[in-house]
Amino acid sequence: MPTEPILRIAVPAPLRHALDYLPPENSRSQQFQPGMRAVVPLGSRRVVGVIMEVASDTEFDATKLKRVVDIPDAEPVLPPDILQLGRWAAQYYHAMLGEAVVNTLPVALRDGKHRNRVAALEWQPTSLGAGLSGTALNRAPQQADALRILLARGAVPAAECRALGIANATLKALQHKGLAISRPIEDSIGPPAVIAPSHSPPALNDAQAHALEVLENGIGRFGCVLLEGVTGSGKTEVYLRLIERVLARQQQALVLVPEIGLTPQTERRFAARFGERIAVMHSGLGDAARLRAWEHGASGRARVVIGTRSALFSPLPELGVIIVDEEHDASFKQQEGLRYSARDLAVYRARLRDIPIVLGSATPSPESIANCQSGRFSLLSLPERAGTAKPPEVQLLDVRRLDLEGGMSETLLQRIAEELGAGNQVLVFLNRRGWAPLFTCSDCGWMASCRDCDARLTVHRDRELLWCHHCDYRIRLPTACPGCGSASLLALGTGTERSEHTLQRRFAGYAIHRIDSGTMQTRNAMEKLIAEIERGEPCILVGTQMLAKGHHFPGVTLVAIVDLDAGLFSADYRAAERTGQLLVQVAGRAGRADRPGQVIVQTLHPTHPWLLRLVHSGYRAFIDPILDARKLRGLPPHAHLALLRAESRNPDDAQRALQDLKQLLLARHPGVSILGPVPAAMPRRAGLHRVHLLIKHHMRAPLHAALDTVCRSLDAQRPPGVDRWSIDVDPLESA
DNA sequence: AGCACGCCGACT
DNA sequence: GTCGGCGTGCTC
Repeated sequence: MPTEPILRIAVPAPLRHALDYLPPENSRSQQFQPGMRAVVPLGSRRVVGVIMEVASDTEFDATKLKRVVDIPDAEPVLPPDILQLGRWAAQYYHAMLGEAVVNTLPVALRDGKHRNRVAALEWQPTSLGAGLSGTALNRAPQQADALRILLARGAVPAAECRALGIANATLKALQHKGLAISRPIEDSIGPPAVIAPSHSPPALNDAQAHALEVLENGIGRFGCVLLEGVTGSGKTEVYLRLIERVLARQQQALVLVPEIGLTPQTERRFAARFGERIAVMHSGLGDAARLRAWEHGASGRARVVIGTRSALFSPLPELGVIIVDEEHDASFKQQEGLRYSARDLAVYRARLRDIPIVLGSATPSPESIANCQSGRFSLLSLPERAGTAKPPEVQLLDVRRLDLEGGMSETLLQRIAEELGAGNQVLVFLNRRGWAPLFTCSDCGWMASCRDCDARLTVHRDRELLWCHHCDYRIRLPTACPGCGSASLLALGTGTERSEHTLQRRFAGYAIHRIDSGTMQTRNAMEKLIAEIERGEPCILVGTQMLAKGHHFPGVTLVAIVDLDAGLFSADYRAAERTGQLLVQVAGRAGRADRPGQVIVQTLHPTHPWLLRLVHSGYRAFIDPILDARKLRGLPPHAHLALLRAESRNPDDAQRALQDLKQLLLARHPGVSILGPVPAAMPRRAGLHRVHLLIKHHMRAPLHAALDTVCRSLDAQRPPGVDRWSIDVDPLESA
């Protein structure tokens, strides 16, 4: 009597390993494959897990194994590369296996219901297979026979292939060589070929053509290219051409974009090129829409998947290239749960699949630049703006001793007036929403603070509120000081709302559009406004970094950066690069069309060394010394960091827990350096006291060994009083 | 994460 | 005498 197989299943519970189960009752004839879902008993409830492995024995007490209740899938829903991606992510980020694997499923598949049966497959020869010379498969007669049959018939259902005695392995081998392809029968209407562009694409300049040539030569094997191109240099056109080539090989493309970078404009541009064969995935999709997009990619119907962070986990059976646009963007790092970097995991996935990956940015991250210098990535540059557009001219405007109105100097306001008078559009950038960041009493010095955070409340005059931007606590705007009863209350500083107010008074005849998360609540609102702006009437856009990403404003000739100074003196070692990136990205919104653009940066520190370097010598000259400083200080990418966070209601509990862990690590891992425990940058948030412990080593392996110790300790004994804790590998935040 | 088991206060 | 508070601990 043959023994039953053991199914190792990742379950949605905080467990670091899969659990072993027996197959369902009466499932003799059923095939079990990794990647299939399984409804299993877990404790007293039923959950949906994913089969990770079909094994022949168990280390667990075999007599106590429970049985799988149901296998709702006839075929795996997750392919091997996604399973491996989840497994690897769980390990690398020291997270729970179930969280990493089960969460890659769209929510609509986490209920264990039987889905409409996956459509039957049929096999087709590819154009490559059709054009193959007669002797090419001499050493693989089985494959040659199979290919002949496919060519004779055009398309053969998988069931019929089996009947004809063609082994599945033979077909898979043909697929691997790019000679044949399988697809759902219902979808075989229309070939998966490239849709002819509806209009002729723009001609490439020399740099673009060269980049494309290099990228094309990289198709078909792993390689990571950093594509550094100033804003407007035509990165997207290079992506589009590369994708066309990949699609022509019957492969799929995955494009990852930042959270706010996935704009209707971007979507339209891809749709214009690839027609209906794109699927878009972003956080705004409902469960049903997300499932549809996911299935389009998984079935091969969609040839190009464009999405934010989580789209990285889309199954794509014929994936041929990954593109990560704006690779420096912080939104690629998930900040809760499985704290993964979609950019870094994308590189891993590309290596798994042996396909090329392109990281694109006008302002590459120091990490990626360092990877180019060490030879792990290769670098391609697009130094010039495509077409006739000239780069914007950046000018620092010293506002010391000047009166500011709504944050803006008279000089700046006059420049705005000139541009409007000339029929142009103006963009005013200010990275702070609300009316003012501070609300204080001029008689007693009282200042409005959040009840639950160590943060000041922001004044919002339009809604008559004091509002905490960190926890959502809000109260009515007081008319008298809660401390002394005085009416001498002052709103200090400037946010977008106040600047908008000033601009409205000053430029009454012109449209002023405020663009921040307060006014642009829906995708639709933004889209409508963009359409309005694209009409080209002179107007002013005033807003936060929402303005800095994704959107092109061809009519804007002047970009005014009202206040960047906060970023100049931050304790965070990444503040400089973030500020530099923001400046370059915002500046890139101007002068995109034939009209030259100008950027004015107001500052109280016109002699600040790296600000000067950035403005006069450009981003690369600015970033090189930042990398040098990182090396000197032993910071990433020359060392590797992990951040342990603990949060507790009582400040001492988190502190003590991390102090204990520190002692443990000092004893067991003398090689790692440990900083802290120190209070987080904002020590109290939403009522919890947050403490950090930073662990550092110049090698990854010893760091991960130390983190294993941390996990074992925490798994064995949860420190008392700690409400939440997390391990963040390669954190963006640090001490 | 859920959910059960477990050991101490005010209720039909 | 029970209903129920959420502290601790496990899930193949």
